[in-house]
Amino acid sequence: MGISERKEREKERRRQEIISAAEHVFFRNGFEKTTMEMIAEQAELSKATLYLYFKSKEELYFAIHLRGEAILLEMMENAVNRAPSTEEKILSLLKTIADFKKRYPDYFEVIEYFHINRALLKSGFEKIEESFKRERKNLKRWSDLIEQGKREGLVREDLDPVKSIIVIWLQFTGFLQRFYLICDELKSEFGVEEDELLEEAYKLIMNGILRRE
Amino acid sequence: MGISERKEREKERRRQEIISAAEHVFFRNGFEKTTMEMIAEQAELSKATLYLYFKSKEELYFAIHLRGEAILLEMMENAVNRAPSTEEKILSLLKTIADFKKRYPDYFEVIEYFHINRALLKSGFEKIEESFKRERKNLKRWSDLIEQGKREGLVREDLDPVKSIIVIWLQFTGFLQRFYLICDELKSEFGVEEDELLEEAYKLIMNGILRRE
Amino acid sequence: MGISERKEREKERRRQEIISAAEHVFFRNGFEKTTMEMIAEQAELSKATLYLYFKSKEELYFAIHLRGEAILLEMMENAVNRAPSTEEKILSLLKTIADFKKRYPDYFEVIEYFHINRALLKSGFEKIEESFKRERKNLKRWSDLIEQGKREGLVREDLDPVKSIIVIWLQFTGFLQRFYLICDELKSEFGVEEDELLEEAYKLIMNGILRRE
Amino acid sequence: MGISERKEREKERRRQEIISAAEHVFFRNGFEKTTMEMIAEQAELSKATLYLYFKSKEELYFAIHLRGEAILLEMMENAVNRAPSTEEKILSLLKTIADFKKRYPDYFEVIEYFHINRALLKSGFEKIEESFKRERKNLKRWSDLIEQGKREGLVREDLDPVKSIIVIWLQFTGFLQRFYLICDELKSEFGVEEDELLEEAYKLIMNGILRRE
DNA sequence: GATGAATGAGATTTCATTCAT
DNA sequence: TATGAATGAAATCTCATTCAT
Repeated sequence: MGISERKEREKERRRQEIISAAEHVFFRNGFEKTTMEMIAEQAELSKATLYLYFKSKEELYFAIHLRGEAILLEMMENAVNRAPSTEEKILSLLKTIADFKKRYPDYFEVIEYFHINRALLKSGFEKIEESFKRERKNLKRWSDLIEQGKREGLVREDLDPVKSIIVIWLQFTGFLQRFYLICDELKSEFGVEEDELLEEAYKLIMNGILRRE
Repeated sequence: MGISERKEREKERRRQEIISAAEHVFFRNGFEKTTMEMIAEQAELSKATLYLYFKSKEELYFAIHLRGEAILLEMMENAVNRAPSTEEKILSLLKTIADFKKRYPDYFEVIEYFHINRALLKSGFEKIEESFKRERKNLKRWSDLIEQGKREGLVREDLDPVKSIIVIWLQFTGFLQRFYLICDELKSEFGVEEDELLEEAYKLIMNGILRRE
Repeated sequence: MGISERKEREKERRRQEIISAAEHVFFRNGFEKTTMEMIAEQAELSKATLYLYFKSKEELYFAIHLRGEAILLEMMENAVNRAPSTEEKILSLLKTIADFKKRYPDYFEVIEYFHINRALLKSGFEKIEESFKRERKNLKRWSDLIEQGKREGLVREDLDPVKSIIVIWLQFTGFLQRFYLICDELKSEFGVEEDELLEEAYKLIMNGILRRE
Repeated sequence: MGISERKEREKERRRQEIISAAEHVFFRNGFEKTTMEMIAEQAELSKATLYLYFKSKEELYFAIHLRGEAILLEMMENAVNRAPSTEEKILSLLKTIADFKKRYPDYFEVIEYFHINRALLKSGFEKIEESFKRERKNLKRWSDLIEQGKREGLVREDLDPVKSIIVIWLQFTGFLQRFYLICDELKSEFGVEEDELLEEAYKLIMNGILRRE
């Protein structure tokens, strides 16, 4: 009983080792240019062993997605819980996404990948759907913040909680992705610092939802 | 003189034919899953001939990018010129981007591709830089609209014209891309219609920049 | 003593279970397309355990061959014993082979496999030789039937007992194998029913050996 | 005009060269154990080039089948035409098949392969069906020989031309295949020479169809 | 200018088999 | 005895790109 437990733990550890090795390679080269050969080498295992733990290259990539998703969700949960007021909750949601993108740019990219290529994923990949479901459930939860803000007289009356949170979520993640792609150029071309621009983004979004104060 | 001119014209015509054939295939299958073979077939030419006109698959894809870019820029130019007021100019800018995404989703995607994969592009690809330069130049021009809005007392005092237009541009294009990826789910999950959400997005953004109305 | 005996019995039982599981899978998919994994699953054992009982995939397949061989030999033995006259003994030999092919087409195929691929079998496979030896010994026995038939004035004088029985054996098994491969086409193309053709085959062979009656 | 013709000829020549190289390897190792790598090496071409001429390993193997089939059909045609009498035509048909098996044992085996594995062939393989159709058409033609024999009072009245020729064809090809698999053992075990056994086979088959002589 | 032919360099995935426990 | 884990060694097929004509 202790034995089978230990075995189980060890198997999970190896799984995690493989994922870590895969991250190393995927993060450097992207999905397409990474080969199972490269991952095997990094993991110091044979290619065949990889297939013992993951049915396909895609599934291995998806394991990384799950890691990233878990981190992001936890960060957002914490952020919302810690913030004292509704306004700060909403703002800290934005800041947390930005923080995630900054601290884990590669996870952010993997999550992007599955969004963008959802249509092309091999059939029989229901796990990704579960992930999207979780995302939608979270959106609903956050829409409660807008709702609450409206009740408090904080948020504009004319906003629809669900619609607006969807727009903000899509906008802001889109902004972050694009922004860091050209961050350096923006600096050299416009003299705009990273943090300044983030602040401008927070300001625009919050202005967009809050009532005249 | 007339002869070489005609030759030139014919060469350009063939180039355009190839690009059109390539569009046909790329739009159906995406960059990775499209083969030069497929394009050659569509163009009724040999693969080798393709290489007479384009140095690589990527460069051919880039020619499509240029077409898309030209269309988008012209649409925006027209939109701004036609709108009578500053506020309407800004709003019509947003609506034009949305219109472009809707009418030319494939061009939109190609433009995305080059933004996202810029880092991985084979070296010796300066043309993409020129394209990005044009984009930045346009951003600067549109920042004048914000500037003008501020002068008119229309736009919030605390906004920086350049920063805010950058944010808005990145946000809104990001929103559009993501939105259409999940448009159907949003409808079935939240009962949200496409146009409603777009309107909510316009509202949020305009609210974000305009002063008390 | 009783213990080791029981152990022995249990081991043999497990061996037979494995063979049965292997049959299930091999019969469905053929030798090449069957994997040890599939057999292990069917047997509810691990792949490694399979190798405890059989040195290789081929040897496991051979165990099936032996089962088939045993059945066939017993059927023939019975047939010859039951038939009252020499002529009927010979004819029942043919009918028994046809019966075996019909009732156990999969065993027939396995036996085929080892005949056809004998040359390619991995070295160190002497058991197959023993099996072939048994086959040849049987041929000799049956040649006695021809001999006897000659003595009885039943069989043509000019036939050599050994040679003719070899020819008949090889011919008739070959006929059966080929016949059932194209049985359906024969019906639809020539309107020939299975039993009619078998009867024609018996007639031709018996005509070939019997004297004018 | 002459140019494109020459090109065509050269392409066909190369195709034939590839087939010849493939024969070399397939004949040594059989279908399964032959790899495209091996054939490429033998042909002094790259693997990719092989796929320029043949869609798959199977199709390349099938090209060999076609060669063998053509040879066999021509040999049989000649044999029947040359033989002066009906009886000799029938006998020479048998002798020709035996001759083919002896001179081209590898082609014989390839033809076998496609008969045996017909069911497993990848879909979209209609060419093999055409080949089988040709075979059935030939059977019909040869059944005319039996018919003619009956008219001449040469062949037994109770035989059905079509059925009997089918039986003879299936029997005799089956006999040849099996016989050469164990030819050596037969010699050492029974002291039976190859030619003797063939003669016995001819005798048995001809006895089976001819009337009292 | 146009192309048919050729290929280098993989890519993913499979599987019989072994071995430490 | 039983097995989970690991792997070496392929195998088929693909594709962007080049080059002689």
